[in-house]
Amino acid sequence: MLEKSHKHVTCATCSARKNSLFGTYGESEVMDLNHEKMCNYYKKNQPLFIEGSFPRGVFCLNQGKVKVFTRGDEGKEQIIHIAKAGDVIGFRSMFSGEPYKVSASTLEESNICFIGKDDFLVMMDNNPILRNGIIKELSKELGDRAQFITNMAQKSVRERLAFSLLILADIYGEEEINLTREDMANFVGTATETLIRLLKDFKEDEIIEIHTRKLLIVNRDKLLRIAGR
Amino acid sequence: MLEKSHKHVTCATCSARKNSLFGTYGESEVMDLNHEKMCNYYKKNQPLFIEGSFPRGVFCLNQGKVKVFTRGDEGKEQIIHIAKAGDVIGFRSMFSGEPYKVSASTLEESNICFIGKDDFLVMMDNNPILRNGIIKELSKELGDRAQFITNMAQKSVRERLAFSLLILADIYGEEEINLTREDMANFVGTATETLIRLLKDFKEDEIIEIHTRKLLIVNRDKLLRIAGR
DNA sequence: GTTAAAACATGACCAATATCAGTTTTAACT
DNA sequence: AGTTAAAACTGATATTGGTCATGTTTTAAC
Repeated sequence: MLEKSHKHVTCATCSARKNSLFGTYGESEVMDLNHEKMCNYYKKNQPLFIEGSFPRGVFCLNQGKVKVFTRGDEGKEQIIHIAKAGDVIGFRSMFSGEPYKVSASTLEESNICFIGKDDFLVMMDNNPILRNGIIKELSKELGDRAQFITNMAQKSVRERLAFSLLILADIYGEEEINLTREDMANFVGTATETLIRLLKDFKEDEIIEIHTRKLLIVNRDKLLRIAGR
Repeated sequence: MLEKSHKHVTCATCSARKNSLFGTYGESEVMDLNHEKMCNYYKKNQPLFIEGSFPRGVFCLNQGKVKVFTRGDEGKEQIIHIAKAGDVIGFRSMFSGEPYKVSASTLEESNICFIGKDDFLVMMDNNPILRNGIIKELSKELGDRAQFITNMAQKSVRERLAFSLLILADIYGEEEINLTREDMANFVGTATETLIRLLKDFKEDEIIEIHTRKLLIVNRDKLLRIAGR
C-alpha cells in the first residue's frame, strides 16, 4: 500500500527523479521544482487527463504506472504507451496548442506530481538542459511510434504480443507484469479472447508463467525470436 | 519537368518557405539560411536517407514529394508520412542521438535543400521561434501517430483507405493523387491486391475517379463517412 | 463471509484480408 | 517504334483473428 499523503514526496528525495527529465537538476533547481509541484495520491483507474480537453500542466510519476491511450470509433481503447516512475507525461499537447489527443489513467495506485503549465514553460525557457531533454524525448518517442505503426501493419498478433511482452518487461522491471487481459489486449491491438488464447500458448511453450493476474517472462530469447527485430 | 539546376532556388523567393518552419524568418535570417543551404535536384525514387544511418543534417523540400517509411521484418515498406513542399524532414534523429529509425526517398522529381547538422543546431540555439516551431512540430506529429496507431489497430482496411485518401488529398492539394498502388498499399498498411480491389469498389461507388496512375476524389463526404472520425 | 460484478477462459463460427498464380496494361529504355 | 520490365489487375484459395455465446474464477464491496 502506498503512502496516501503527498506530504512525504519531495523532489530532493524522489528516487524516480534521477532518471527523469529533471535528473540533471542542481540543488537550487530541485528546490524550485519542489516548490512548484503538487503531489497527489491516485488510486487504481483514476484519470489524469482526457482526450479532447486542454492541458493545464504536466504530470510527473513518483510511483505507479499510467496508461496513455486513445479511443477508436467504437470506444475501444488503444494503449499507446505505459508510463512508469520517473516519466513525465502530458506535455505533448501543451506544445502543439491542440487539445489532448490521448487520455491517461492510472493502472495501479500511484503518487503523481503536477506542475502547472506556466511554471513548466518558464522552467523550459530558463533551462536549456531541460529543453533539450524534452526535444530529445519527443524525438525518441516519435521514432518508437514509427516502429509501433509498422508492427501494427505487418506483424501478426502473436508477434506483436511477443514484442509487447518485451516492452512490458522493461517497464515492470523487477516486478511481475500486472495488467488486466483487456488492457494487455488493448496494448497489443487485438481482441481480449485472442490475447488470452495466445498467452495460453506462450505458457504451454514455457515462455511465460501466469500467476492469476500476474505474469512472468521465463524465456526472453524465445520471445525475441517470435517478436522479430 | 523541373529545373535541374539548383542555382535558381533561393530561400528569399522560395514559395514553399512561407508555410515551413522558416516561415517567420526576417530578411537577414533568410539570407543566412540561404547561405547555409545546399539545393539539389532529385529524380524519382532517389533516397534522401536510410534507416540505421546517422543524420548529417536536415532536408527542406522546395518542390516534390517524399515518402518517409520503415521496413518491417520481411522488408516490406510501411509509409509513415508523405512530405510535400515546405516540409522539413530528418531532424528527429538529430535530436534523439539515435540513428535514423526511418528512411526517406522521393516519390517524384524534386528540388530539395540540405542544411548541415551544425548549422541547423546553431540556428536553433539562436532562434527561439525556430526552436518552438520544431517543438510544436514534433508534438503535433506525435499526436498524429497516436491516431495512426489506433487506426491501424481498430479500423478495417476499407476504413483506413478512406482515411488515407483524405490525408493524401490534403498533401496533393490541387493535383491529383499520384502514387503507385504499392506505395498506396504501404501507406494504408495492406496488400497491394487488396488495395486495388478496394479502389475499384470506391470507383464503382463514385467516390473516386481513376485516371490510370492518377486518382481524384469526387465525393469527399462519402469518404469521411467511411473513414469514421 | 456472502454476494455481485468484473475479469478470465473456452468453443464454434465466419468474415476480412493475405497469399498465390496468373493475365493484361502501362511505362521506360534502346 | 519496338522491346522489356514494371505495374496494375483478376480469380481462387487459405488463414488469421474477430465475434458471439456461455461458463468459470477472481476480485471487490458490503
